[in-house]
Amino acid sequence: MVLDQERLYPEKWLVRASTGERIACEVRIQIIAGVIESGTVLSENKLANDFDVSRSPVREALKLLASENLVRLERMGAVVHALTEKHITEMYDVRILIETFVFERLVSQNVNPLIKELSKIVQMMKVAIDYSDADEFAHQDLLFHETIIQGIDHAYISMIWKNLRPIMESLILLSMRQRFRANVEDFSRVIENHQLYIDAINQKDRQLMNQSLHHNFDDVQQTIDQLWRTQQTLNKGEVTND
Amino acid sequence: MVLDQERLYPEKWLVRASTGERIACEVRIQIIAGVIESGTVLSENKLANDFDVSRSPVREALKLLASENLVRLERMGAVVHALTEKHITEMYDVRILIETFVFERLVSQNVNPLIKELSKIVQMMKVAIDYSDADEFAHQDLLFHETIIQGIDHAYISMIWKNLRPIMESLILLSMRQRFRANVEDFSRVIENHQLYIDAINQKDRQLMNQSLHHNFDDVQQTIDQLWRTQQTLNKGEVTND
DNA sequence: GTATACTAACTTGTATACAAGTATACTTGA
DNA sequence: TCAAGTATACTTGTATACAAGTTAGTATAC
Repeated sequence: MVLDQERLYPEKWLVRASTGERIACEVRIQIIAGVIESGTVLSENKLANDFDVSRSPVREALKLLASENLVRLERMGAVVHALTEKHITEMYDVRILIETFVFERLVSQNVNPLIKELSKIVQMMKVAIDYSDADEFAHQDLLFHETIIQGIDHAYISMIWKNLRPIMESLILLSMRQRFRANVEDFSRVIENHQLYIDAINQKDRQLMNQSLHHNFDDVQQTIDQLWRTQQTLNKGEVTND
Repeated sequence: MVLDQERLYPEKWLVRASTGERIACEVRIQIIAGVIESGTVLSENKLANDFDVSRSPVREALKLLASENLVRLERMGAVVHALTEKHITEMYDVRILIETFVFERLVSQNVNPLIKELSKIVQMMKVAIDYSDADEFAHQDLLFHETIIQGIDHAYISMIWKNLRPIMESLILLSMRQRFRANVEDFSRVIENHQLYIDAINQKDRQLMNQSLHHNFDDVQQTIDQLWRTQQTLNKGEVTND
């Protein structure tokens, strides 16, 4: 069931997006938030109706979501595959894998411009905290890791990130929104950890990098767990199956 | 320019494919083979005409190719980005990355069923050599690595493979065809190397794994280089730009 | 009551139509 | 000859139409 009266994805992130991308973003975040339950069968016509568009952009959206493993395109509709904790762990496997790879490459190049860019982003994150802007914080957080990855010029590492990015985005977005409501105080820890990243890259210190990578992972993993529980509690009251 | 009178992609691999996938496969291999030159602008209408279909499946195909970084979708057409040697090196970076990851996981599980499956595939490869079936050999080669990767149950490692697979397929296919024409004798080395893979997994020997991984890489890299030179020489005589 | 066959309402895949925007080439003016 | 403006022929994005196939439900025959 698509709750189109209550959009979860920030409108302002969609300024340059096509109709298909908009739909993909909204359906994606609703799947990840658990609003659309696992096992739900989405049909092109139904989605087209819900979003008041034709099947063409819906089709595009479903293809996108399928490439992200969020739905499986079958003969009669797209079956929703919600993220499990196993999936999230696996996503972070990949993130650690590629960020470690990127770090190894960064070690043998001039990282000064990158460090400067990353510092800027951390400052932005601080401002986002000050103004309690969860969405902006999530955006900067994502941008931070993206900037590191783009720090080396590597087409296929970029490709992996490009595929991971949308899900990460929704995940971080939802998690940050909840965190801003629940426990704002531990954002200092997030900032600290990002600073640790920067230090690791700047000092080209493998151990420090590993440490901050896993730190970050544990941190997010914990939040995700919380998100999961909250979401599931919420949904029990909210979701009325067709 | 699309030479549709001379299809490079094996028809029999397309039995279950949609029109869009067919077009993607054919255009992909023509880009990788250098038949469609880098910088060429492909328009949906033109491709639809060439393949005698409507724009819908062509659109689907172009989206696919864009996700593989083979074309870049711009306002006025899809610009072809041929593979450079750098790209191919980077692809093998990723392959080594994920296959190493997979190996580490395999170490802590029962690999007997996998070993059996891999042995079967190597036998198939031998038969393919005996009957000089380059396409079948390429297919089995690809299947070999795919089987290893599917040996661990990991959604996002699978995702990476799914994204890499089409390009690898074309690359290996072209390279094997040429190799069958030029130097059939060194296929025994390829077989040997695959046997080495199996041994490494079976004995859970990290060093052996690393060795065979890089062996395989060097081997293919070398072939690719040859392919490149041949293809470029060929194209100089063949390609007549509109 | 049960099983089988048929109908009707869905599904996707592909083709076509239409709208909005862009680049190029030609025409017209000086 | 050169410049500027307009017209035309492209491009993509979205909507709609049509065809082929699947599923489910109902009605009918036994």
